[in-house]
Amino acid sequence: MKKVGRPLSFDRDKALKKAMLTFWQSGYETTSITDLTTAMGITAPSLYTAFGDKKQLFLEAIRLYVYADPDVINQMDNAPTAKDAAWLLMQHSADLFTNENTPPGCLMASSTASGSANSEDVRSYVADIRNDMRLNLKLRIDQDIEKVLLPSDTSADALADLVFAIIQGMSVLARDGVKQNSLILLCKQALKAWPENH
Amino acid sequence: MKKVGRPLSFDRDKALKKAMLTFWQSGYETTSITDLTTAMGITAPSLYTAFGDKKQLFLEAIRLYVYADPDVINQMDNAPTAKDAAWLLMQHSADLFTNENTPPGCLMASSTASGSANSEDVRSYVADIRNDMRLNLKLRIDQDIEKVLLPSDTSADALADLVFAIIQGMSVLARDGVKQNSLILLCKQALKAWPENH
DNA sequence: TTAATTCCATAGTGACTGATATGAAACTAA
DNA sequence: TTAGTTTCATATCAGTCACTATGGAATTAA
Repeated sequence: MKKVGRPLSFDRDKALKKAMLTFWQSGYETTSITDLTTAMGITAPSLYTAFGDKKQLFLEAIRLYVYADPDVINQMDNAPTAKDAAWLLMQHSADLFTNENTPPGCLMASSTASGSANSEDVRSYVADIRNDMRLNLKLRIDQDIEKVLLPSDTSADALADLVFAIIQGMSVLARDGVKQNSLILLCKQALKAWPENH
Repeated sequence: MKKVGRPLSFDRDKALKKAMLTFWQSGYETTSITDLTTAMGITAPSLYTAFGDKKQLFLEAIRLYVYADPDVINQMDNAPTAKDAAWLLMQHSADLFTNENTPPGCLMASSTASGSANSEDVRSYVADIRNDMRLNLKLRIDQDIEKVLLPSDTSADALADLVFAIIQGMSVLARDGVKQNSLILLCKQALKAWPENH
């Protein structure tokens, strides 16, 4: 069952990926439609018919970014302890933020770190995703406390906050030129703050 | 000795502070000249005569931000150990990023987290300041290792990187709505990763 | 008072912003 | 073939961007 009308002359998925990389490099508001159409290899009207507008295109790029690596999500879900899950997430972030095939740092951390009042809704959309992920890790830590895998006086909130601060901070360091192995060492050092049962 | 010509009709320092707060809230490229003139209470030609252009005004705002708190710099210089200095810096950052009288987060971390190619020089100016501060902490840790205040196998780089990742990351968390006491707990948790001599 | 200097207010500059109107081109359905 | 539908290429929209030309206003120096 083909759709009626003239077919798209470009690969929508590939164009979306190019848009994601452009936002990743240059930010949400600081990426222009011309930047996007150039990178995507299409004209402005094609962009608007295929993706709605700049905001919807960005949100779609964010979703592509978040769900790009189902393996990592799976591994985290199957990790035996919250510490293992946190380590997987930090290590994955260190790799991702310094990957040669993508811009340095984290798309979510960089692209909406600041902006005018016009893009407050976009900023809070991204913030909600981060807060959800942070809450998930916190609940995961709570489970380990219940299972007595962690001391009863463990502060799940402080631990989850710490992990996410480190991840977001690594994005800045990666943009400042810090290399992958340095970020991995940073993560290993950080894990020494993880409480142990004695 | 008064300067010849018509005098300035506004307080240059107060106007600069207003500009700093506006950049802090909205970012470098995503703050318009109109945003600035409105906040500063002056007209565009006055801004350009007094500060040069947008880029110079921003750099001046960054310097005001960095050197605003000489007390903290002094306390850090006089701290007995690198750990104390790191703690002072982290605690000060947690306070600053959640101060009710200023926008949330860190001006340096937020305002140039991303941007178009046109502002690459501004981004790297800020990155250089961060890298200098990180190197300073690293050297401070090296001194403690020499004085045998820290184990000989301490990784000064990993420790300094960790502290700065946490600080930059706290800026994102503060923007996401995390409160001051949570950030302080986060810092305390992080310090447990600091090596001890036994 | 006059000249020189500097700043302010108004009103704009060209270039770029996100987004679209228009009509031709390419496809499906009847 | 014809009608209906969707996309494409061109050209362009009003609005905003950083920035400034112009002339009057306010000051110091001579």
